[in-house]
Amino acid sequence: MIPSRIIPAEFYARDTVKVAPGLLGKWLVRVIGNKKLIGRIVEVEAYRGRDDPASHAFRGPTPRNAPMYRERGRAYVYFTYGNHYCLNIIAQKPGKPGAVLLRAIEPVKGLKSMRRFRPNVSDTELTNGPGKLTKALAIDKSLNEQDMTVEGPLFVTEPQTPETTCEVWRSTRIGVREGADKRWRFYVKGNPYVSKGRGLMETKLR
DNA sequence: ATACTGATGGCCT
DNA sequence: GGCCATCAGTATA
Repeated sequence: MIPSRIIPAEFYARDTVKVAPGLLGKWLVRVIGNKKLIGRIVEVEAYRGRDDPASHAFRGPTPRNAPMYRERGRAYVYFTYGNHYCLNIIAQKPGKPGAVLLRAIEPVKGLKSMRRFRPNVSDTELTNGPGKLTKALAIDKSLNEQDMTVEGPLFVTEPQTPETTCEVWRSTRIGVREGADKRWRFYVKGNPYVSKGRGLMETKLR
């Protein structure tokens, strides 16, 4: 077995806005029984704290956002719009709340399982949105606060196949009212699995 | 292509 | 009671 190179907690212990684009291209790994579902992260958004009116942590700690104040590299899974779960990874300098929302992944492994969890949609619709990818990977509140820096049901690794060169672009975040000026959405330009919503002020980052 | 709408329920003021 | 870090469907062009 190839040794898995899991992204360590130190990676996440930096400014959320710096960590977010760094997660693009990494592999999100979901282990269910003896099955491994893997997706390449292609779209993310950064959410910070007191300085970010779009963040759940904007008004300070509450029962729901408690994970945002916990150890870097843990999962923050919340339920929204009465239907969907969203997956975040806690990321910020020590002592401050912050998280990176995973908005889209490109399926790498475990396609059959993903199709089963999300029936009646085409493959490109499988994981191209925050609520879609959690459903395709069977991620719900039971994984809230899961440590994603160790081997377990949910973690992030370096890709084990060579990275095809890609452009990273940035824009405003999707679906937020407040904080609409901040360009804290990052995505792999042209990747077919990026969500359909369009942010404003799209420019090339690298 | 864009625009809107209903579903659905927990969280916060 | 209002508000969502959404999605799938429908309508209109």
